[in-house]
Amino acid sequence: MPNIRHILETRVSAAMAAAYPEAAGAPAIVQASADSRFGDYQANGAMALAKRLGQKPHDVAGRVVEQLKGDAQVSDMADVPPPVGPGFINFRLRPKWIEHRLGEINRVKPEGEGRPSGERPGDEDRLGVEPAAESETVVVDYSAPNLAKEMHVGHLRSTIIGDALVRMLDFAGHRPVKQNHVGDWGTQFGMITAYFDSETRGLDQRTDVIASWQGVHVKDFEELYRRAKRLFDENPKFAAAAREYVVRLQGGDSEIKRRWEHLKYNSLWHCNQVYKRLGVYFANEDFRGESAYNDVLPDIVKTLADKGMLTESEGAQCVFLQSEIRNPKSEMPSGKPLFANKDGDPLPLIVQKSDEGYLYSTTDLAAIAFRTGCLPEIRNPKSQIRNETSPKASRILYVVDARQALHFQMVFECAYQAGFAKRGEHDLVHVAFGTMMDENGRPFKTREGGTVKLMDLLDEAERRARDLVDQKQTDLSRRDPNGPDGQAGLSDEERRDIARKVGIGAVKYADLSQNRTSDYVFSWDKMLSLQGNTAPYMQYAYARVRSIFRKGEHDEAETRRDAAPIPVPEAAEAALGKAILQFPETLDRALADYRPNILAAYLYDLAQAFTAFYDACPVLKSDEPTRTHRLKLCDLTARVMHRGLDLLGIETAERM
RNA sequence: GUCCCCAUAGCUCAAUUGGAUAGAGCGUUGGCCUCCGGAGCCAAAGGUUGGAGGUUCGAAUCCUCCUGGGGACGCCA
Repeated sequence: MPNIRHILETRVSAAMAAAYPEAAGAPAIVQASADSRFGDYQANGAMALAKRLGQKPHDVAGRVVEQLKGDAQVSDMADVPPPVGPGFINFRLRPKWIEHRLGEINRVKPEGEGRPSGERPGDEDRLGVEPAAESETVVVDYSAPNLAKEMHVGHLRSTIIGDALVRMLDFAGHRPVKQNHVGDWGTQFGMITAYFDSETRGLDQRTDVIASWQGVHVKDFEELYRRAKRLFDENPKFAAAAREYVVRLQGGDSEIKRRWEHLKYNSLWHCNQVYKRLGVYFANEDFRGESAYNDVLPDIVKTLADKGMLTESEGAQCVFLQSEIRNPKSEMPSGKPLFANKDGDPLPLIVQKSDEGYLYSTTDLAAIAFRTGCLPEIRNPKSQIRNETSPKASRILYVVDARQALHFQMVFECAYQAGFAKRGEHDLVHVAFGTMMDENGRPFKTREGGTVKLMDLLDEAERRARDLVDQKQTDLSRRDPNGPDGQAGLSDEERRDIARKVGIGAVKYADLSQNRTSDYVFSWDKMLSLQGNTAPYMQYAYARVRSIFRKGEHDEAETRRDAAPIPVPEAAEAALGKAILQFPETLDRALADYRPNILAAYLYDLAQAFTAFYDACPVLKSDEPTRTHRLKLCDLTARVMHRGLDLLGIETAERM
């Protein structure tokens, strides 16, 4: 069964069309009520419709409500009072319906029983989430570290947000295709290989440290990169040499390529260590870096040239994007520049430098062509990417820093105009996020002003979380030496595991619970606080629910077998029940704007609804059948929390 | 200079294609432990949503202007 919001949206929309045939297709605009006095859901579409029709909003809403009275599905589900205010249509869910629906989602299909198509094995506990009616292939381009450097905080947001979106898309029944577009190509590698070369090394006076190419490790590359970068900026002769190396690398020089592969191998190994700790998984085929597109870059430029989009400017090959809106008289492009530079002149998208090297614009265009499957102009039969299977995505998400907004605007526009993607068929989306700041509002750096390494950050997260866990365990054993659920205290190994889950979870949740578009203030104290919308609070709430089952010696598998209605007579029970039923529509809403914080906010509300329920309604101490009903509510709460946190990439612990 | 993003309670943040009385946490004040994990619950105070206009039955949200902050803007990614 579709989610509540979706059912009401469909039914009200149909009622509007029936009452006003000329308004077919008008949206019902159903949402959960802002104020519970008016009901559980509200439809605002009648007011918008009235405006269109030039009629009184209240009258339009009245006719729609009349129409809804004949709708058995709606009347079975909710009470629909006459419209109020300017034309709000309110819905109050019927307790019977809530209880019935809770029972339905409570039941977990046993192994072997047929599952609806779209579900995968192990996915049988859907908690009311229907697999998407139209499953889409969605490329998610995220993380994308620069392989010349160690992973640092700059990679954190993209990695965490991208991973959460992949998990959410997957559970919602889409086909996410991970793409880690690692920076394994371009000027930076020219710099490093040039720096290392005997001919150019003499340009730097500090040649002592890096003695040999063999056995060089990522940290050394980091040092190598720093020195090369400094020399690159200071010494034009070296800069010229470095650019020459890029061209040689891109041209397939075997010796340079050998060095490049060595560097790449070491770097990827390091990245995978970080990903492992973060609980972010990339299979080998998910790494498709810039270099993968190298062979087809000339074809990309050729295609642009063939379409008349290319202009040479100061020796570089540029695309000056113009509005595609045609002048009806001349049928020529309007010629209006879409982008301008600081002098007001048209702003180019440079696809080939004056030294013939390519840039990330070119690579991004090639990646789009590969991902959409629009590779008709790719001529090079030996190219790596030509021989790989395109995911043929209908959507491509770029989880990238907001500062690159202009770049993506230009690349997307260029891709559409050149036919690497088709408007209406391929949706190119920049899922932008803000900068990570310290508590003084400055970009997040070490005390010395350097970039914070991800490994160090995660170490500190776990160390701080361990202090929390130890503190809690001390408090608990002081209160009750036998443990709150009749079990002994946690072993060192258990504590370490919990500290890992809490520490990593705190770092991730702090990021995901915030609107991604704004800059984000990184604060250890806030993210590890046990109060408020934090990972430790959520994990604690979960552990607390789970402790009920241990203490009650209750086997939840037993109560998951039946779909009997779950009565919710108390106000706190009903509120919790409704919150549980809103999980599916929340996932929809979070995915509609690629905003994990919507899911996080929901989980926090759910946790609060649970504690209110738990405060007001005894569970283990109540008599049957209430005891079983309440245990089922506890179990459902735990399952939604567990699943919801999992969709955010956050682990839970049974005890903490 | 042009363009983009942002400005909400003392602080950190929410607010579902424009919806009803703008909500949480922290902090502040006051209640609740014979009660299943008090890392809790209940309540109070705290707002001209940066400012001024405009559109609308209805604006934190859309438009215009202004102020303040951040960012991007030709051969780095």
